[in-house]
Amino acid sequence: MSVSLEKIINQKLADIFAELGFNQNFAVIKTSDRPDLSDFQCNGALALAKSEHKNPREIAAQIAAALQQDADFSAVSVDGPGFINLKVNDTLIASTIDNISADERLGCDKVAEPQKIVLDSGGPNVAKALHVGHLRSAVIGESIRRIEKFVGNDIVSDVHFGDWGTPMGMILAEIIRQDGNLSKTETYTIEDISAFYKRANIRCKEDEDAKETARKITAELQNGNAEYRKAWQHLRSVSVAAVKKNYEELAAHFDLWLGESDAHETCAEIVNIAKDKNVAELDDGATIVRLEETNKPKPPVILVKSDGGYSYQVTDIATIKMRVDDLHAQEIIYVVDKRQSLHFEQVFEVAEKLGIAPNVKLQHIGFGTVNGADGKPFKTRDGGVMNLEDLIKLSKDKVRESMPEPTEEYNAEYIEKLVSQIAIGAIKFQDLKNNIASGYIFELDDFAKFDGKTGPYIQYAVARINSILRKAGALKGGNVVISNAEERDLALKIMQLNNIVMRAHEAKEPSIISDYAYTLAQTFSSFYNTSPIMSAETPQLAASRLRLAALVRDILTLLLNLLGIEAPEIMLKKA
RNA sequence: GUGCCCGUAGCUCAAUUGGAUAGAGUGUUGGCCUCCGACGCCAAAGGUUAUGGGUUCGACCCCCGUCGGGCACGCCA
Repeated sequence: MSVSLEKIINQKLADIFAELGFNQNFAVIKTSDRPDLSDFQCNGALALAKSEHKNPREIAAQIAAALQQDADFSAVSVDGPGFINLKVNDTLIASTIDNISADERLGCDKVAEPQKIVLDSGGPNVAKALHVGHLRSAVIGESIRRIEKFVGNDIVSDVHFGDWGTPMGMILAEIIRQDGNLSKTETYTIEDISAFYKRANIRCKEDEDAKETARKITAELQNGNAEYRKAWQHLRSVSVAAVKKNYEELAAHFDLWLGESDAHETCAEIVNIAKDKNVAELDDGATIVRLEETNKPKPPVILVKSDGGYSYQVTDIATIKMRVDDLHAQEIIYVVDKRQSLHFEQVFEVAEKLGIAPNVKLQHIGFGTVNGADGKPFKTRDGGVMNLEDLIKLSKDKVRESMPEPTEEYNAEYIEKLVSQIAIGAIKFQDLKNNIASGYIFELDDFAKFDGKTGPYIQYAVARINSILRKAGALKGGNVVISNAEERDLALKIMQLNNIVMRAHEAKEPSIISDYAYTLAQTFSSFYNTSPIMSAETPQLAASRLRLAALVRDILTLLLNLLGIEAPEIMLKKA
């Protein structure tokens, strides 16, 4: 038997609908929009009105009449145009909570048919420090990875390193310009390489010849020039090491550290397939694929540039083929800036034309940009982009200010660990509380406060429950009883967990999780404020409330984990 | 020029995909620490959902127009 009350009620409804001859697709409840009237509502009668050619209230009344026979409901009513409102018996609520509490997955389902998913997030580049733009991709990607894993899918994340484009030639050209050759390359650090790249970037913007040289070197590198390859190998490994450090701090995990360069061989295959299938043509010296322009103009996809180098489009197409052939992907998810949406439309369409990913679900989860106060992509005061590392440091500094002096019990190391957990939690929650698709205004000041709808608020709720549980000592949680409105509200809120996780999974939308985590913590705080736990009227009530508190703690910890945020055991604050 | 996205409380964002009285945070005002952690709780004020029409039992959501904003449009990735 399922631990989900929602499913139990849906089954009851389905039986009634079947008996009355109604379409069972509409036999579903949802959390009530009117908590003053009901716990759950069913809108099925309204949806049925059209096909049944009947007054929705009449249909609702028939269904309600059957529901009223069921002792599990304390109240059934038809309101408004035909809403069926249900109130559930307190004893049923209490036993449901006991079941959830006893379940190791806290009542959460797994998907019926697990899929092999490849997740493409990250997207860092050689020689470029991670900046705020990389934050969203890493943070959202990590959360989606954890959610999919939790619901039972087999998900593999790939950082998809940008290591094969013209910037490679630009850096090599710049090194040659300074040193005369590439002999010193292997002594260069990540800082040196970034500096070379910055100079090269400026030069290539101003000087068409420099750009041409860079393109030539890139093409030769791609075609196997041994000297270039050797130097490039160093640039890549140094960059990977630097970026790994950043991602580790954010707790963003990647199973694979492949890059564009790994798709090089397959690019040639793609070009051949395109030629075989007669979808490629030569245009201005470039090999391109034209796309159907049904309702909107679509630029062609360039496979091979006129200089002989592969475009990033063919690289992405080849990468799809590899992920399907080698990793057996059934689904590929790209967590990439939404400004790339046309690119992915094109790439997916070519993949379809070439038949390299049959029955594979390809989807681009495009996220909005992190913006400054002016609504444009976030820049530092001097006009540059803000480094991720600097951002993390700023947040940590703010948190550290609020910490007490180290003591014997909590030494400096302990406090620093806490600072990191809270600062990273604040940054990540700030990002994940917004819908993926919408950008958000980034306020540095938001890191000065940890009140309201923030990561630390939820961390605090967890720490406070931990504190209660420590004080409870030998006292153990016991069967849940509902004795007041706050307990009832909390119990109903807890029962939404499974639904929330499944919705977040289906929509690939972590903000559904973050929003719920916040309201659950909030509901708990109200409960906490009105319902004493240790000094409850009876031992039974104390045991019940202790179980509720422990369950909320476990759920919040799970939710934070799905968001990629740590839940510290305790929180400290300056006296 | 063409296409895509957006416009909701002073500010930053929601609204379970067409359902009831559009909700949170922040800011403002006022209450609550002798009591399990006040990074907390309770309350008040704040809205013609840019605008004009349409579709239907019912629209922030779907369709058309207008105004305003963002983004993308072949050899950067």
